[in-house]
Amino acid sequence: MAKRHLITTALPYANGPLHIGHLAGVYIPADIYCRYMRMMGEEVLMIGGSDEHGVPITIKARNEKTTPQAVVDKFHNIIKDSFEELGITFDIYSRTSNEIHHQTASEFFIKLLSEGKLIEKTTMQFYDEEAKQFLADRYITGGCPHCHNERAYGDQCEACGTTLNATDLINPKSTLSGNEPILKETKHWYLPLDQYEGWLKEWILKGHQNDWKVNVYGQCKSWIESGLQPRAVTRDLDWGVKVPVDGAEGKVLYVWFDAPIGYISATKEWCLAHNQSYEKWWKDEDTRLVHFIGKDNIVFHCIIFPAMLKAEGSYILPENVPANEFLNLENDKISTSRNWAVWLHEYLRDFEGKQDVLRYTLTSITPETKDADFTWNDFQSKNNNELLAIYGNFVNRTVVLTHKYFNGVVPPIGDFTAEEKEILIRIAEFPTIIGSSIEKYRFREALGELMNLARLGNKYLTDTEPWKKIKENPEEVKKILHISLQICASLAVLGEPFLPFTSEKLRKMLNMNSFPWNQGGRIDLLKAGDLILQPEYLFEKIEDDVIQQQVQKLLDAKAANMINQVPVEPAQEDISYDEFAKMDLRICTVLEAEKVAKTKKLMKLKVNTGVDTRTIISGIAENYETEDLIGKQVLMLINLAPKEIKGVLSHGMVLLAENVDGKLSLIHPDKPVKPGSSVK
RNA sequence: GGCGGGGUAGCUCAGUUGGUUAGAGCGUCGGAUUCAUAACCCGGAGGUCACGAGUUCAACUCUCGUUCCCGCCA
Repeated sequence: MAKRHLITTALPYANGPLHIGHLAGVYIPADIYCRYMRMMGEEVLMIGGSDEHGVPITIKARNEKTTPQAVVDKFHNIIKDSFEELGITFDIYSRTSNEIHHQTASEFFIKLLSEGKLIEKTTMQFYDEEAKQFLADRYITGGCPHCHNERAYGDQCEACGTTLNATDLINPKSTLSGNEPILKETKHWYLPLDQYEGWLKEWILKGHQNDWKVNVYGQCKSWIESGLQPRAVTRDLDWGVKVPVDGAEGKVLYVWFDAPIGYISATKEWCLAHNQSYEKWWKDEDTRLVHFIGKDNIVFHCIIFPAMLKAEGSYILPENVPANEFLNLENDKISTSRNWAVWLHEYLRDFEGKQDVLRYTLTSITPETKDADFTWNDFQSKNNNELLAIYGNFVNRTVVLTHKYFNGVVPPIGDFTAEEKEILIRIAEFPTIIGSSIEKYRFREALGELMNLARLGNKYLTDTEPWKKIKENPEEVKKILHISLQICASLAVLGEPFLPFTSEKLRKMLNMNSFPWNQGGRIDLLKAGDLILQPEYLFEKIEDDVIQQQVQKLLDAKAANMINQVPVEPAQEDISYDEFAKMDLRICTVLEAEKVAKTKKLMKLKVNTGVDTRTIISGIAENYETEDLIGKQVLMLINLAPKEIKGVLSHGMVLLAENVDGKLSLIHPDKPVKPGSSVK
């Protein structure tokens, strides 16, 4: 094995909080891997951080009338705190808006530039003359040339899904000023990826054919073989790492260029705090670099970033990039903008102290080879039928029996029978079995093996039946519980990477120390005569109503989305002021209200219009109760011709806003006015 | 549209270089048991391995076509 392991995790984009998809694909696997490596006594550095540059953050800031820095500050903190609470053991969780990152990225760029590793190109880009800036594709809207949707973006039409060039749009408009942008020359620097083709073929296609995952290898192969193009490393934007060159005002490093350098800057930051040299981690062949990422990031981490590192010349390259597929939620793609997600910070609030339940569930469905699906029912059943029923129950029955028969003292061990020796041998194999799965990045399998250890324990207890033997053969019961307790101790050791909170609880209950990985599976983790604490449940049952609440939350999100998607009715033809003035709009006070018998919708109201008191019929009974109405000021059209409805002469009409879901809302003046006040 | 990955029991997933009755966990059904949060333990049922064709003595596994899902790129 290498001397040390540098483990990086994809930098979450700081335009939203973390959700279970991020966790299942990247952070939980990486955390298991790093915790395991540390327990193996390896030197490990786990790197994380927020990716805070790029156009979407500037758009979000603009939409929310705040600054990009405020946006990233908010999400960086949410993300960082929720990672910590979930027990993701980053050695450092940094951010790309840090000074040290700007400096590192600038130096990287300058080195490439000064060594002639970048090429300059001048192209035509859209420019907003009023806002005095070049426009990112997302800042341009116009007609889609394919489906003629009027509101396509410069990079994509969301109506038909086609990817576009901003120059394809019909009647392009800047979203900044609303004006038509002009085409203007701009100069940028490019990384000539085509020059690295031969090297990439050698390094990946020949060198990593057998040790990289098929999805990763296949993706790289298709990229390399289809021919690589120079790629712009800078762009016109005012948010990001400034291009450190004279005459490059208003230009920053492209976010894909600066973000992976974030791994390096974060390492530097950690090294400064720990008095180490970062070269040891990034420039020494004895370091293994592994990138944990999702499948959308494969080419960046396997081709582009390595090409950058190669161009720079002094860095090591990733040994492996175990990219995972994606996680769906209740059969639907997770989406930040559609609010279709289980947000980590909300989970931690709704399920306090249940970090390991989420860690367990997500590990058991890690999307290693294909997209996986998270459902709340599954979550409940994994907690109730696996964690609790198998793991928790085994520990509980062992600890309960130890207290019942031996007052909580670890009983002495006697001579082993042949069967017992066999069991002990099997237990001793678990560190290797689980460990080799982890080393192969097969986390589901590894977790399954951990549960097999608990299953073995349950079976052992059931087979040996200490509760029957306690009367006639207490000596044997001592031995049985001794072995069962040692299995519990092994569970605490070997469960640590997966279920760190549970392991800690269990260690306390068993009154035991932490042990390195390879000591798990030993039969002397607890000493005869040691006292263990009272049994405590490691997991508690999750009831249906709790799950139902979470499901309802998602259904609500879906309903809210539907409403947002319904298009607003187009505007009607213009009318003259005279036509408008014919409508006598007034604020009136409701004096009395009663439901009209034999109807669902109708309500009979007596209102003070200022000019008179009159009766009207209104179709609001499904939305308002009589007591909601009495005494309220409402907007009315009082010169609508009278009409008889259900035998009542209704003169006038209460005006209501109708939501797309059909719900009606009364319109009130925002401060009280005299009844009969006109509305113009 | 091009490329990559994937479509295997009700659910979540394994299936190594093609080889006898296609596996696991959960669920379900039956049994046994009571130390345990009705949990544990034993056993059964359940799959034309997306669809169609081909290569082969033999295909979930190889080839071609179709279809659906995801990603990357245009």
